Amino acid sequence: MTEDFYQNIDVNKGSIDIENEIRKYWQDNKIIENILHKDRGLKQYTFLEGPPTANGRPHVGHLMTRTVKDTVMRYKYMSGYDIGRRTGGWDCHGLPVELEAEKHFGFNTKKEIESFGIEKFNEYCRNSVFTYIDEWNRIDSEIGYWIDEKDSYVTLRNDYMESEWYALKKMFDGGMLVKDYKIVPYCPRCGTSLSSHEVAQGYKNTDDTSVYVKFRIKGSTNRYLLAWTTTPWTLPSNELLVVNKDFQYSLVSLEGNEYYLLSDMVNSLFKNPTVIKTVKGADLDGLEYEQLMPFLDVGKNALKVVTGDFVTAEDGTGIVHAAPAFGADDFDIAKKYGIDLVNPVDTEGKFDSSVPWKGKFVMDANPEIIGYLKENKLLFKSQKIKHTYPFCYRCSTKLLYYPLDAWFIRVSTIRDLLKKNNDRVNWYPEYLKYGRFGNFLEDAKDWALSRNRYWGTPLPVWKCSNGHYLAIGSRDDLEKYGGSIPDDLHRPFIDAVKLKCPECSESMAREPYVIDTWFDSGSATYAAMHYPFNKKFSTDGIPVDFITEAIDQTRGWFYTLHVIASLLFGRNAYKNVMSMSFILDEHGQKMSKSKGNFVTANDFIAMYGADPARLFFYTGAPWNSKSIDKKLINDTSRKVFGTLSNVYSFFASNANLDGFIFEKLEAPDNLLDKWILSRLNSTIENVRKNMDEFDMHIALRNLMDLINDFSNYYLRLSRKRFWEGDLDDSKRKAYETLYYTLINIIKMLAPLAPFYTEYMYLKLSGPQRSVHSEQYPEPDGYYIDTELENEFKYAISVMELSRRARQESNIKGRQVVSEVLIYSDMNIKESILDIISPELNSQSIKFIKEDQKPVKVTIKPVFSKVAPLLRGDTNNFTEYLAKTNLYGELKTKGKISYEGHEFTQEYLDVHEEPLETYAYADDEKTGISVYVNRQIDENLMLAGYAREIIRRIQIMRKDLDLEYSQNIVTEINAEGDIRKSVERFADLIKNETLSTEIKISSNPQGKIWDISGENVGIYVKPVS
RNA sequence: GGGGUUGUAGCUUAGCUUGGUUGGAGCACCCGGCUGAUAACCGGGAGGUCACCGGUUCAAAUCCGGUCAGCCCCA
Repeated sequence: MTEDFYQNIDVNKGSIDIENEIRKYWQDNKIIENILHKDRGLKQYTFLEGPPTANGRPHVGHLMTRTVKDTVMRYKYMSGYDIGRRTGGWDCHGLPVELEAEKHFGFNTKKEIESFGIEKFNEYCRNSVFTYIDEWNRIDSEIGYWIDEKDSYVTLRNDYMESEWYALKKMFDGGMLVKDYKIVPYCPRCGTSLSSHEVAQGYKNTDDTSVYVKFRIKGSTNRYLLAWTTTPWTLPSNELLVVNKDFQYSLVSLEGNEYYLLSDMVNSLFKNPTVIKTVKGADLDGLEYEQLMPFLDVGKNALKVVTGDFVTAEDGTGIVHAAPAFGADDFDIAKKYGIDLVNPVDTEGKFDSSVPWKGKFVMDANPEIIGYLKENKLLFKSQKIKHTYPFCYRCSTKLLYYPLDAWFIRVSTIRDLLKKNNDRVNWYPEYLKYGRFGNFLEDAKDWALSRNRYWGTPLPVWKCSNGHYLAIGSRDDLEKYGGSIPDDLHRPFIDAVKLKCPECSESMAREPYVIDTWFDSGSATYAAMHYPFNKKFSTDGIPVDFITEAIDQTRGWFYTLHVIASLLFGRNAYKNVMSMSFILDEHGQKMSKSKGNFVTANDFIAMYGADPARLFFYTGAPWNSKSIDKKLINDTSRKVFGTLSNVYSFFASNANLDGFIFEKLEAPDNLLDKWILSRLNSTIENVRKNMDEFDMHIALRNLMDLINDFSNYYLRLSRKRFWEGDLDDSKRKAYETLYYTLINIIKMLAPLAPFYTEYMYLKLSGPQRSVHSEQYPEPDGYYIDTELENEFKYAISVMELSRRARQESNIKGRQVVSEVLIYSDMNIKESILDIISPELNSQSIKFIKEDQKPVKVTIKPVFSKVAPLLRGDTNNFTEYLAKTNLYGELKTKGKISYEGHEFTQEYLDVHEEPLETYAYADDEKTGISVYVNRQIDENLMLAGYAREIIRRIQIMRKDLDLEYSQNIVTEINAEGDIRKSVERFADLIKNETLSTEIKISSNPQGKIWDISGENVGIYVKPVS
């Protein structure tokens, strides 16, 4: 015998073993490189990797984003696109990296960094950003994320930064990059301002002490304005009080003092208040008051009441204390009234010598300031409140709002363009488009770009002593304006480059900032390609086709990409964007390092394997969060891989026996073949549609439904065709259909589960190839027959009804019955019956019409309707109905006549009672009723026993591990009916079990079986 | 406080766009059955105030308004 063409597989082989084997296959045969670098001259589908920073370890969430990216690219590749920009990317700069370095060196202040040396500090940062790069690359390989790592873009490279310089110069020249003095969210620990999207990352609930403070009105001894604040440390810097001109304020007296506050708040702050008068906010405008703490010189326009729209009635007293140095609204209003700011706080967030709390961190000074207020009887009340407040998203220090010089991108001026470009983007899920993202664009803030830090892309702006500014847009520009080009464009080398002012020829020094690292990643569309210096790349490559990251990037990377592309090129950065939700722990809790429920990517794959993990990510929509569910992961993978392995195993063992090797699919003539090919092709159609719409989770469900039908109906009902007879035309077509369906399922599944499908593909189609360079299946309308698919649904329903009817009457499935009657509203082809008839196990199967139902029909009047008409005659009518069979008349005419009255269906209660001799089941959904004749005569009973015996012998054959074609001799020890059955059905038993001989004997080596309560000994022996 | 989103059986979920038989699966549980591919499968049982309240409608899981809870984002 020649070697088997279709190798047998171990159906119990674990995912991880399969994956290791396939990973090695890919490596040995350079499969990945070939596909990644293949230029087939097809239409491009471009992708862009959202760059992680490799100074942290990858976790489960990263596995999911990488799985989705990979699936999309594999699908598009198989669907006839070349994938553009299939490379990784690494985000290298920024505060998080500096923080790691600070921790490493034990620094707490910027002074320490500077005396240590920026060069050495940055050198450490440069290396640390790749701390875990090996682990990242390893998990990419483990999960099957096919991406070109060697060509990854890296934001710290000179080329990358040079492209950003080009962009920044363009913005500077266009007046979009400006320097401004603003109140910005500021981290006193990091010594730098934060942009709005960074601040957005750091809101936390916190407890604070809020104070109600008494501002005495000028010229009075006991009349106060009551103001409320949660930041007592800003009180020394108070310059104005703000009211809303439209609100009502009351003057209330208490214990000899009088207070102005919002009328609505009076009752919550005073018991039994005496209201002296009520005024409008506008009436308080211009009222002067005494300075609360006499430390700072606030100038002459200050210390009065003004009006402002930002005052709300939500909390506080409706009178807002304004410290212009420490609040954006406060700043704006001070500017309006021409008031200079006073700022007693240094850049480390500590008070200077102008107040008594010199050297104290402002937040820590709060209790002492409250103490001061108490001592001086300026405090009305203080209380703890819970509210949310922004913290530094990396070091968790409370942010201050602080006046700083900073460079801004004037994003607020292009809101309309941002919205217009967003109209062109396909969002998944769609609701983000005009929901969260659209709303954010609606009031896009100016982007505070500059950072007073060290490890980042240097701001390419120089300034001379006459106050002229110059932005440079390339390395060459440095020479053009009289400087030199350092080997490394980072600080401190770039700081040493002095330029010559083109306006006044004075020496120019660089503005000492680096830029927000979000500008780095947001520049990936063009900077990763070294645009415009790399002539091979043009702006035609923007927008890219597809990006996806987790939901937090909506206001992060998705936003910065969008803003920068709109500013630079006037277009959107991406055509399709998917936002994914988070993976939660097994209890539905968000994972975090602090809770200790953080699951690394590594551990997750090691536990479940890559393909099961990948399928798990598609068990629901990627944008809905999902909890790690061990059972769900295992069940999904067992259902998919386990079932397919078994189908293959069945196919391989039989095909090898018959010497079948697939060549082509011939036109099917068997109904089962037609049916499964129709199911296959309609599934292909649905899967493609769903994959195209990024509904991979629905595509997976389509596939699982098909796999289920394939295994449990197609194969189960087809088995006999593979076991019996020679490899004739019909049998070959059965093999072809089985093979064809299986390999197309494998191909469809390939983008979702790349390892397992490759494994199966190699078994099915021979070595040296890859399923991942196959064409994705296309639906062929020739095979699709929806009517047939529906008929099969009904046929399956008949099978199930038969089982149910038997069960209710205690007739085993193996017991042959004399008759099964099927009633259906639908037209089921007789030919389908042939297919399911073995399952029905009946000597005769018949379709019947309405009037052939083996039922006793009783018709009763609906008394509430009939009695009013017939009155005294009602009982006679009831009797008449009971005696006479009027069902036919009712069916044909739709009514029954009686004594001059006509009764339609609604006057009558029709009840069908199956005859005693039938077991019955129906399904209202399909309108099918099945009647199984429950009368079992001796012959049927003996035939049933024969089937029982056959099954026992088959089990014994299996236990002996016999070849399918191995002949045996069977000895049976039985009495009574069972013995009679063996005698009468000896030929049947011989045929079914490949027994050359059946002996009645009492061989003691036999196994004793219990058949319907009788002990039956059976002994089988292989013979040659 | 504002915006967004989710809420369906013990668990995972489909259905909601476009209102229309009795809200469908899977897992787990119990009972029964089938099996010469399958630790698979099939039948039955139990398990649902479709988060809650109200409205529109002949009819609401579905549309509208509100409330509550979770999550995300913003202030």
